[in-house]
Amino acid sequence: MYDKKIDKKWQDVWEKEKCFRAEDDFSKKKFYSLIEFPYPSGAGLHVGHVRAFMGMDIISKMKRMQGYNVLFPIGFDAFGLPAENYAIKTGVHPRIVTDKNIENFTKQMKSVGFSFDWDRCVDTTDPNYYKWTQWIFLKLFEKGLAYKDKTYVNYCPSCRVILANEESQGGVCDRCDSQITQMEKEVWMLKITDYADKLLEELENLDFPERVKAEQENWIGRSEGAEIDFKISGKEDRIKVYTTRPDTIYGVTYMALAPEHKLLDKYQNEIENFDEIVSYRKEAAKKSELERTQLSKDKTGVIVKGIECVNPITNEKIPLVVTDYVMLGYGTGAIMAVPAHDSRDFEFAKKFDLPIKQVIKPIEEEASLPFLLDGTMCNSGMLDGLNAKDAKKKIIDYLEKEGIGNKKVQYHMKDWAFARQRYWGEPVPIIKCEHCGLVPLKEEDLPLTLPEVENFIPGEDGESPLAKIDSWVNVTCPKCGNAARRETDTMPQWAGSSWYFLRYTDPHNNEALASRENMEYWLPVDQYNGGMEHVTRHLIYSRFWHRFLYDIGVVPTKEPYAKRSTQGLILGPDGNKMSKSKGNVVNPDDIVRQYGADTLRTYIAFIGDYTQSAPWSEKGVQGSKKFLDRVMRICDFTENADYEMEELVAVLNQTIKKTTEDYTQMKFNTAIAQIMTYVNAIYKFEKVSIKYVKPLIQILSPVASHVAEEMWERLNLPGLACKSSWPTYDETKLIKDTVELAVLVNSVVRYKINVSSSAEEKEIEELALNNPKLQDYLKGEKKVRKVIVVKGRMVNIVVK
RNA sequence: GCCGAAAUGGUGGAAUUGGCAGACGCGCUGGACUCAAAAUCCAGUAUGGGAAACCAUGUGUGGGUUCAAGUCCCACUUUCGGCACCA
Repeated sequence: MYDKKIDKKWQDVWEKEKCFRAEDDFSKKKFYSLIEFPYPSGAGLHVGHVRAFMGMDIISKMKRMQGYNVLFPIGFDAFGLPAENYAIKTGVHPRIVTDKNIENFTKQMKSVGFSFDWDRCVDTTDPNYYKWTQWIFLKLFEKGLAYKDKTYVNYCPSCRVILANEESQGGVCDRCDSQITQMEKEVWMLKITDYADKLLEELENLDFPERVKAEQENWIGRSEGAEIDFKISGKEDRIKVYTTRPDTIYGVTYMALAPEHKLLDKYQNEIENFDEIVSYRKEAAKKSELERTQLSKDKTGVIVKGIECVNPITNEKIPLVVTDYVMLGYGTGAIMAVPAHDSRDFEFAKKFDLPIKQVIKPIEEEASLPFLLDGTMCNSGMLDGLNAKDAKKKIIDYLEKEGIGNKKVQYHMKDWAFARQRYWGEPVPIIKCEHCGLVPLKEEDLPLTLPEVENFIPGEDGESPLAKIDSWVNVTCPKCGNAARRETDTMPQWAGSSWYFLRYTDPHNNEALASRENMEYWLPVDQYNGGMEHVTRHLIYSRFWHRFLYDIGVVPTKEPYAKRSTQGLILGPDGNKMSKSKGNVVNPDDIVRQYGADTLRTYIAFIGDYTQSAPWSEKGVQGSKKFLDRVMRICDFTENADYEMEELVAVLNQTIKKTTEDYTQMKFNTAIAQIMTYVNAIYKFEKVSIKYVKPLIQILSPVASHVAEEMWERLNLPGLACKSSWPTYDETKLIKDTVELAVLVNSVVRYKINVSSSAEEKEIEELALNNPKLQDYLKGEKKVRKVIVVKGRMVNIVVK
């Protein structure tokens, strides 16, 4: 029987023996396993965490037994809103809450038996850690990649905080699900768009799942097109538009501006219906992002009176309109509208009775379809007769030659709004001086630590609680010595997690974020496992920071992670996503307490395809317990004597092979199924030689680690199972001497034959054909027409 | 609308990448042990027909390629993720 009491016993032994410590011994072959470090929430460890960590835990444990120097670190991503919101409610300092939660998480993770190297534990809220987060920020600032800009930002009125694009997907706040609004504010931005191409290019060379790559590509959203200047009739000003289809320029029948477009204000005296535009603006601003982008299929807008635009190619005069289907935040906030070949422009033109001019016709003379995107250019002057692709090239050349436009690459991804108006985050190490502008702190003055505060409530207009602490805010300018103020915004939670994997390589270094030698040895991360939900945030942010650090010579590799894997969700027993409100949350503590850590571990590994979601099943948990009991009971009939057991040879070798391969590929469910098959095979005997039990314990030990150690000890095997060498298999002993082959007649299984596993095709064919049962299928005129032999699999006899 | 993943017994899920569909687990049925129960061990369990040998059908739907299709091709349906007036 597997008694859960053995859990603690072996956890203590592993800790005492330092079994899981990574050594900075550069002569050894290394393996760097990484999991996404948790946010230490008050809710504690979730079964989802267990599944996420189990994957790399199993691989790490196997790799150690295979002789690798494994770095499998753990830490806490501990800055963030929940602790702060709790502080606002209760007045308890986030530091105290965070420490308490970290302690609880630590206890929980240890109780599951993860093989983390606790000596390298990091905490993003530790000044010795965030010193280096601030240091990286200063480097970004120095290179012009951190800048302050007045733009429209996503604002959550409920959290009173500005959010990055990545945190406000779908127009709702990531944290509280409130509708976000657009607010014009001066905030810190990181120029991630400068790295869009680099992030995109390197993606090809990485071992990431296809869907992860696809989502990142999608998010970066690169498009190639042109910027074109349209004249305003009788004025010097030009309206710059971005289009991916400059080839359709002859089809432009109007221009459209985003409601917030600044040019409208400049010409307000000339615009006859400016009051109409003002009220339209108000209406547009009232709409939430959701309403504006998702609900309103109906086009709205105002046709500007008093101003006309000119198509720079045809010199035709065309009307100017204001409409909210044009976004200020993308491209130039202005478009050239081609209703014949764009569905949105078409809808607007229909509604406002604007002309529609076809410039592409189908290659074959069929009925022309609306919004034709490829075909032969027509009504297009110099482009007539060309296909769309050539036309695009030709018109861009022409625009560039004439100085009215240029080729342009545009990204969907926007710069990263890098500021939160909160207390519990890394202070931005910048001083705002009236004379000198934004002055960075000197490196030796880092870390800039958080001051003590009593009131954590943020200000009304998105101002950080730090702004109220005069003693901290008021400083002298390091450059000119005059009175100046500190930046009071803090960094977003994504800051600390953007480089933590570097710190793990050298977590106690006071001179640098990590030493060059340690990074050169440990990087890149060999495998990084995490959730799909971080693909467009953390995974992009950290790749960006890492690449930046590479470009300035701080880190030795272009990319941080050689391989990325993802785990599926564990759903509640009802098949729904686990949530407090649904009351279907399973707490890993309860399972560990009731059934033991290895039952939880084995069940989670066995639950299904690692990358797919799977529902929780209490019965399944009990099944895993039953299996572990059955495994342990093998000790009762194991004999401490080496002898051969012919019946077990093939299945043992297959099992070693399959588990080794399956663990590596994270196919834990099939690995365990194979181990079960082997255990069932052992149970066919009344006695079993230790020779056939020892490798079973070893291959089981990455999953049921406590059970493995207990059996190892009980069978008097030397040392510890986790420190033994991974078993190898004999390629020649994978199959039995004789195998049963299915014989198919016209592709239907009819009978079986036993053949020697070394038999040649000819021999197999003869055996199959000589079997008397074949005669049943050769009645009448029927004859054997063809025989297909697949060695080791089957024989198919075609009869007609 | 665009991109991606998926659909297999009562159930969770396997299937060496085109080669005996349903491994392994759960559940269920029967047997052994027991005064009895639990636990354990052994056997059976896709569906229909049949006493059985066996026969037929069967991997969301409809076509196709092939000696052979869950797997490949074409056209759909449904579900789940991601993006979305992106010009």
